[in-house]
Amino acid sequence: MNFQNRKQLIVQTVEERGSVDVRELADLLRTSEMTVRRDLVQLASMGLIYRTRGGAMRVSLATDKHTFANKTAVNAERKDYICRLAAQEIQEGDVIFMDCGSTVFRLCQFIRNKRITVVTNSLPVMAELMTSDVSINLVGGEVDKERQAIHGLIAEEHMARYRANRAFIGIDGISLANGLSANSEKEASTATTMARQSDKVYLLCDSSKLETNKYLHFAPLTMFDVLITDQEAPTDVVTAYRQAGVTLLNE
Amino acid sequence: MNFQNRKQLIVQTVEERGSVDVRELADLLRTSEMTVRRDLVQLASMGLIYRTRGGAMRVSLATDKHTFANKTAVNAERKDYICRLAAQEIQEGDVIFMDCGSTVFRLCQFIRNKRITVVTNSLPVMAELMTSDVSINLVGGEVDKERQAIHGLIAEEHMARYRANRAFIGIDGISLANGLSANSEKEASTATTMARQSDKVYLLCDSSKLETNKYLHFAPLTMFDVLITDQEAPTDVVTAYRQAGVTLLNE
DNA sequence: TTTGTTTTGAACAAAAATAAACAATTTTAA
DNA sequence: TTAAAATTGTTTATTTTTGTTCAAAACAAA
Repeated sequence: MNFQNRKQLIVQTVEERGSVDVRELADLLRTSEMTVRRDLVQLASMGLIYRTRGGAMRVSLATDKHTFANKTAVNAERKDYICRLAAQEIQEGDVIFMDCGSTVFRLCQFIRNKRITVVTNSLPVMAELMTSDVSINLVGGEVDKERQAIHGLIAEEHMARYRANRAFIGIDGISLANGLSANSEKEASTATTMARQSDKVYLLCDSSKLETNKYLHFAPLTMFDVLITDQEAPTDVVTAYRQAGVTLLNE
Repeated sequence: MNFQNRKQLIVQTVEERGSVDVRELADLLRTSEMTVRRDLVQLASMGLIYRTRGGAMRVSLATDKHTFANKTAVNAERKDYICRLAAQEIQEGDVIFMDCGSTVFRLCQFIRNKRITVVTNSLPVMAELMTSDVSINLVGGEVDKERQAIHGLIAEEHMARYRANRAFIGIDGISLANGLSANSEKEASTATTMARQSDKVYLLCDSSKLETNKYLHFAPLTMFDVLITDQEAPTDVVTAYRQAGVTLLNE
């Protein structure tokens, strides 16, 4: 088996599978890992594949997907439950805001095939929806590398130019006594702006965050219209919220 | 068995099997490996087969159809050469515009460790610089999924709010007679805006694009300050550009 | 931050393929 | 038939490719 033959197999495998690692290829080609590496270097320089650490992937996938998609899976089930409820609220033709929380990110998978416009400041959301039917409007401004989002003055101004049917906002903490709280000023101010520009505001908040307070209190409970949470929310808390006039959705 | 007979069998075998090695052919033809090699050299020079180390393969398999699929990698060496020159122009503390061309994208690798601010409408550029020392300002607006970039009215307005030291713009075509041309209106209008908002405008243009004209002519040669190209630009073309008053950099 | 793990690329040894040189064979043409 | 020319096979030197080992780099986790 010479380079040309291996080249064919490698490119083909990468195309089919999206990504492969060096060991797999070494097995498949019955050759050493060093040889595979040398091949990958060459193929990457030809632009036929995208070299990654430990293997290679399809060029088309390399640019966005993997760069952002590796996001937290903490409480994934609860979050998915919440997002399924949230997705049901969305109508064809809607313009919606999505902020940069990890809960809101999971909403992407449920709206892939909807004909809607998403305005977002979240890079993972943008990357995820690149390959969907959704049309995306990305908020411009300073890129916050740590949060993988756009924040700041210009971002606020950008959002202020749009009016949306709905806003979906992830929140770090909420309590009846103190209202909404966040871990950073940036997220708080993005949330406020999105809320102001939307007809209906949905708070996505898994039950572990109910009745918790974070560093910055930034808005009263009146800022939003619907609080969506999961079934594991304690009954007494749910009752208390409803009695306080909150529209709470968890089934 | 003479050459004519062997030739037939070899070509036929290669066509059927896709690829063969010297030993197989030597067995098949009941001749020595040396003779097979001599035959292969001849057949390859006639273009009937593609010679590989250890054997031969069908020409159609070796002449790669994917090679031109990935735009980023076409003329990669030239583009890197250009970008190395471009990077030398950048000073610490600069604010620079980078547009969404494939040439400009390759500038990323040369500026990773500079303390500068990049304003861009290109999602690949943004993704690439996420893990660098560069601070990024992303242009906001409608996401063009095909081009992986942000274009449109809002994007223009966003860019108009910034003033940069330099703009690096990839161009699809340039000619002394007709000036700058592009393959799409969107790219043309982004380029124009970036140029207007910068003190110094650099055009990155590999030599294969010199003296070519694309679909849309959108600006005269006066729009930019420096044209950066590679060493393979024909001497007479370089001379002509310089005589026309263009500042051309290619070494 | 430091630690531990994985991946990588350089250096060198081993193997494979090739080309060169020359001898042996076949073909060609007088 | 015979000598020159062309082709083929064998041996040997050279080049290219591959595999192994190991230190350094990159990454992830604590």
